[in-house]
Amino acid sequence: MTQNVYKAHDHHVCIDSAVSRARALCEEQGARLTPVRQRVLELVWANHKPVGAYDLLPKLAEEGFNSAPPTVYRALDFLLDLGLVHRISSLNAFIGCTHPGEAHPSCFFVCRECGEAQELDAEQVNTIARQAEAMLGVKVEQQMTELMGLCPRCQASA
Amino acid sequence: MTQNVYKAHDHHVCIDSAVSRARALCEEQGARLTPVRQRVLELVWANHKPVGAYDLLPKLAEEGFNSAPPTVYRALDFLLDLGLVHRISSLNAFIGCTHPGEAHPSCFFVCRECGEAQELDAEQVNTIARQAEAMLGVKVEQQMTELMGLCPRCQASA
DNA sequence: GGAGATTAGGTTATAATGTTGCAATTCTAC
DNA sequence: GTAGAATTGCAACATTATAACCTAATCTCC
Repeated sequence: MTQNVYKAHDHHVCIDSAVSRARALCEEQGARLTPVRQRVLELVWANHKPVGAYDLLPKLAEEGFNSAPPTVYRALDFLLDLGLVHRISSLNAFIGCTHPGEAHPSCFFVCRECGEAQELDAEQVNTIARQAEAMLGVKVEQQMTELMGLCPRCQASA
Repeated sequence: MTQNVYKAHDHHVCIDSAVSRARALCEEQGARLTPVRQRVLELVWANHKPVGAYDLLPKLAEEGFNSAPPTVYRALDFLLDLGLVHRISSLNAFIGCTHPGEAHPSCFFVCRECGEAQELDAEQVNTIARQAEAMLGVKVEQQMTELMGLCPRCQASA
């Protein structure tokens, strides 16, 4: 399992390591982690809940960044391209990737109560893809899986 | 495999059987397959491509149905609730379910060229869900998987 | 079969999310 | 240092989805 969101942890470590992995990855790829891009990444990592593009706008504005939709979407697209964040389609929201660098399908569990998301290892999704390729002749290029339900904490407090 | 979209077939049969299954299911559940609802279902089944809610509006208008967004969204919500259609989140679009009635995760392959979608059996998605439940203590209630790539036909013509 | 409850649909407005196009700036590599 | 590429600023707009409120149809139960 990539990392367990439900275990107590010092969240600053999450943010810091996300940023340093991003820096390294950009270095490696010859991409530029500009201030807006880095700040957007940090804001996405502010917690383990997927965040909407429009939620980021006012935060960027507060800090003197330009804040029009294209600014945020461009930063998010950049981060998506590098695999630094994933998009949770069913929520129109974005969340930090826990293991960027390695190509992998997007696979998350999202709690419908608290909204926290847990990235999952997704070997089985690859199985689905390979099976579809074998049986139907399709060629799979991208994969995403989203599970919804209740996280352990929200089950307990229900 | 539920049904192979890439095989030649008489598509009227798809539409007709979708409607009769819907009728049966509504009967069984004490739900009402009103004219708008049935027409929306037929339009969703017009082909094997996911269709946007706003694409349906003008078609309904042509036929004298009321056509404001709420009308379509209400019909789609109804069909979603009964499991007669699925929502493809990554496209903000809707597609007919090939085996309504049986509860099952939404699992599709979508061709990025032609837009056609193929529903997949998703036993592996259930495996992912059970594994997440066992390892993380989450409770999964809904599941969706979306694969993107090239269908056999579009690979051939590339 | 009629009163009250429930469900469905009509209508208007608006919210939320995402994109296009173009000009200005900054960076990079030669 | 200058050309070309990448990035950002900015304004407008496109697309998708929902809220709120009301009317009409249908069902239920006596």
